[in-house]
Amino acid sequence: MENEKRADATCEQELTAIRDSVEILGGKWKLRIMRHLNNHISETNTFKKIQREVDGISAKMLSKELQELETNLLVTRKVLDTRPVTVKYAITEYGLSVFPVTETLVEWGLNHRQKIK
Amino acid sequence: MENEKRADATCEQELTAIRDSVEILGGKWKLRIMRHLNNHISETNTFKKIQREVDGISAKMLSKELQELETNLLVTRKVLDTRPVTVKYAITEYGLSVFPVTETLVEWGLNHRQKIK
DNA sequence: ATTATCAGTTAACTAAAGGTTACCGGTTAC
DNA sequence: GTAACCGGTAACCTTTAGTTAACTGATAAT
Repeated sequence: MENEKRADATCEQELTAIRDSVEILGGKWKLRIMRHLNNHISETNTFKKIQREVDGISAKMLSKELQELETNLLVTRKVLDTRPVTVKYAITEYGLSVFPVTETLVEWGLNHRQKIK
Repeated sequence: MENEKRADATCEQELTAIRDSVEILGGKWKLRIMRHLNNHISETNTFKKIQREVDGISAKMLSKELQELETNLLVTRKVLDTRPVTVKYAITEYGLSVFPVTETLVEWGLNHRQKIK
């Protein structure tokens, strides 16, 4: 009975945590952007460069998604002193913490393809 | 150069895997339902019982989500010989494989709350 | 002057996810 | 026969996510 109460309480917290995670990392573009930044971590990733290389994303979506990633401390935005002005985006140390998460999603997804077909 | 090609290839597969996972487990209700079935795994979880206990879900959504979980082999559906007819839903052995995934989402989400506030 | 580049923004739209209400067929209790 | 319970379904509506296309302001090259 006590166990059940605690289980229900943590269950709620857990559902909230899952909702948070999906809200912050979900959608069509967020993880694509994060993975791209990570794969090109040694380069200077400007807005236009990211837009060219992340397949099919529009300026509007890229702008919006980068802003959200920034407010969640997953990427940094730095205006460079170039002409014309360029802006450099980079994954943060903390941003690297999403990759263990995506790794399990990748593994489950790959395994599920096998299972279903 | 060859490394880069392989990295890009697996990157695509990985993005597909992530898309699959999010498609199958994502949305407002799927993981809530899975966790509920798992938390009440020793009980007979009928449609109405689940609807009463999964907070706020409508018959339409519950029906739709359970169908999708069933086609993905994550839950089973069994019509019981009662009057009126009841239908019992249960998580499958394979369905248990989602919990390592949700676990990382939970942990990341909980940690992120700490980080942000 | 015109054109081009960069980093966006704005507005108008379409598509997808989810919610609401009413209802169906079958069965049983009153 | 009528009301209630179960497991849904159908039609309609709202909200959210994502797309498209045109535009801005600053700078620089032709």
